[in-house]
Amino acid sequence: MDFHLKKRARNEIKVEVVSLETKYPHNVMIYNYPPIDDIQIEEFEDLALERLRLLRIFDHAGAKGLRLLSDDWKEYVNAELSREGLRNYLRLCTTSGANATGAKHEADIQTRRRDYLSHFILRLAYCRSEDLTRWFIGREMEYFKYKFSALSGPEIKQFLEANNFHFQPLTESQKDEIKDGLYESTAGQSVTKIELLDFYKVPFTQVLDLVRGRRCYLNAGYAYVNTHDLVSIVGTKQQDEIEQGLQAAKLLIDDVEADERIARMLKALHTSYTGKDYTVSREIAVPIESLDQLSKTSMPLCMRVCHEHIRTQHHIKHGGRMQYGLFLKGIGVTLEDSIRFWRDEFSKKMDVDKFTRSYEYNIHHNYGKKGSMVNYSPYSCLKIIKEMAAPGDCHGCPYKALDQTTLKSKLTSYSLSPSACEEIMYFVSRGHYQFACGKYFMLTHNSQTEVAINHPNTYFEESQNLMGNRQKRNPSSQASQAKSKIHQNLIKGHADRSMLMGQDDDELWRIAESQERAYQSQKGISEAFDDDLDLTEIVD
RNA sequence: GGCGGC
DNA sequence: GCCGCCAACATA
Ligand code: SF4
Repeated sequence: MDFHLKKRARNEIKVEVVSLETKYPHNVMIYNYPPIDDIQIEEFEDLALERLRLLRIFDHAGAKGLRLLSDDWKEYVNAELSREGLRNYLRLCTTSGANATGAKHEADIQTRRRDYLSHFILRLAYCRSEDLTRWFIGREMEYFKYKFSALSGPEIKQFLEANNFHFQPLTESQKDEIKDGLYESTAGQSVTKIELLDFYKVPFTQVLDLVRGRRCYLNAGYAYVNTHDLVSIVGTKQQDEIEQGLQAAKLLIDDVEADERIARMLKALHTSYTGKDYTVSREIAVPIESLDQLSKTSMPLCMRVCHEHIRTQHHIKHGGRMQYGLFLKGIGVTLEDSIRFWRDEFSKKMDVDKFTRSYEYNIHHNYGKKGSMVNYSPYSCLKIIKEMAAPGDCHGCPYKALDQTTLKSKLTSYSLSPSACEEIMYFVSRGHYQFACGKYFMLTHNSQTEVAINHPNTYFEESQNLMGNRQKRNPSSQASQAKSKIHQNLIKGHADRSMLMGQDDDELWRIAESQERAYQSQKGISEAFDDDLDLTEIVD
């Protein structure tokens, strides 16, 4: 795997198609020879992301429970491929027989090249941990099988020759000679199907699994397998190749990462989720000690309710754990803090290792540290509102889930004036929950400007901005210093002079007011949360 | 909470 | 009973 990376732009960008055709002779290729192309760093990165988008599609298809290569599966995958702008790969997967024998379109050859290179690039990113390689191999094999399954008879033949598989399809007369054997011993195919299928004569040692399962006809040391079984033979070859490649890549990784840019890219790759990514908050880590504060000043009602529920009940049902847990991640609570937070609360009602056993994995998973390593974004309002309130415990969006009288009393208990309540209830009664939420925001921040809420984390950030924790695009060293200072003051519940430097007047007002309110509301917190705990049976 | 494995 | 794995998706 030696890529020669050239930062210098090349004059002859366009490589000759003729040579490419011979280099990448087939839509489906065994990834056995590491490419020795010169490649620019931009393309390197581009290819990496492209491959990632490709493999994620197979990932999602599997996750939806669609059976590999079933019609539903294909329909989904094809749709996603074109939606993701990967139509060229779609062609590799579906273009077969009919037009394959004639002249190839140049674009297809280029795609083969991208296919080949991008695979090897991703090896570098996915060789570094068990979890990653397992995922990578799984998706690659699904992709491979899809491509292979689309091949026509002649193409399969061509593929086998190109890759030194010495199998040939039986001629009609050969097939005729052993047709009784085939009918009798070929698993999973009807007689009429067998008439149509191509069969291959292979040394039985290559298909021991089929032989052992008595799934194919066996004669004189040769097994006779149909096209479908061929996928598994060829596939294991491909898989071996990839597995070995990953091992090899692991050894070469330091070499490749000598370039700082490459190193950073490769390490970040599996986290750099394609499309928009709001999964990692840009903020300075939010300490869990400040959550009580924040729940009162900056969290939307749905999250505030969750938080208080957890603090008083020391437990919350699954839906709430997802909703609030992801939200916390979104506002900048670190994984470690998050675990600490849940553990501290939950362990008041259950022993600690019971907690560890049943909840810790999920928290890791939500942070993208387990399994497929997907870093999930926090729930949006739509999602939360759609979720119907579970009878037992958590609530989705309080404006929707709570009935009007309990909602109103909840609001007044949060010290909102009766008239303020009415303003909110107006929207609630019309089913405009997000407007109600926006109204709540205005009232609690005494802001004049209308705000449309469609994501709890937006609500939070909006609130933080208004309170003086404004984030800078480029966190210069002094800006972030100022911010962390504000941060600490927020924890203590009041502002000091230095944090107000450089703000204009009405911002000062707003800050002063909201800080004051935060301070006031904090005073009640300790006794409010200090309840006598009742040990009711925990049911998730 | 669902699915899956022993 | 133990365990692993999943879900999501706003924003300027
Ligand atoms: S509107 Fe959105 S943010 Fe506001 S409470 Fe409902 S779900 Fe939470």
